[in-house]
Amino acid sequence: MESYPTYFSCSSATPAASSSLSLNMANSHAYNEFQGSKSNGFLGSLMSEMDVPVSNINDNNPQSRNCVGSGTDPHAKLGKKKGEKKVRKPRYAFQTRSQVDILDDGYRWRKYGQKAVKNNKYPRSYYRCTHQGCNVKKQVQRLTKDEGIVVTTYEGMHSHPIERSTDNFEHILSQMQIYTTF
DNA sequence: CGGTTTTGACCGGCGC
DNA sequence: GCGCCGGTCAAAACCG
Repeated sequence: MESYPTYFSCSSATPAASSSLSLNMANSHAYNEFQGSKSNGFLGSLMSEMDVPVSNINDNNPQSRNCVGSGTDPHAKLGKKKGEKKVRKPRYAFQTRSQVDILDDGYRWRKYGQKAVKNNKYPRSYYRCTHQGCNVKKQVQRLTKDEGIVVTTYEGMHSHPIERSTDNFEHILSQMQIYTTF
């Protein structure tokens, strides 16, 4: 019962999934594969690496989109907790070209914090899903190098239908570049 | 009035 | 052991 099996389709704005389009790209098994990867501050490395491809994004490669789910936890296998299974939380970074930091994906978010990043001039905003039982978190950050680029990092999966029409989101998807470290 | 945003402080983990 | 960094919480302010 891992909520909707609807994964993020990186096709061309899947019009058929508009009704059940969810940002649930969390792959429990995928996490295992990424565990052996470098884990030294996912966000930190992510931003750094992202900075490079950004230049490429400048160009228009609508078919160059890559939807990959990554689950890198710098300290997920501490083995200190007894039966805790909430330690694993894959994250997905989205690089979008938008003037606004707030990308309405159809869900309701409540900002719960804001922190400035060292490598970036703009602060990072932390959002949380207002749905009860839905612990989905979202981070939004604007690149200091390209103010037109907004990086949205989703964490967790929604267990709720979208209350807003995804049509808007699809539109954004058309011009959005999805990036992931893996 | 309720919900949400905002800002500062606090905490845990990691590195040195 | 201390310092740094990222992330989260909390109280107050603000908006509809």
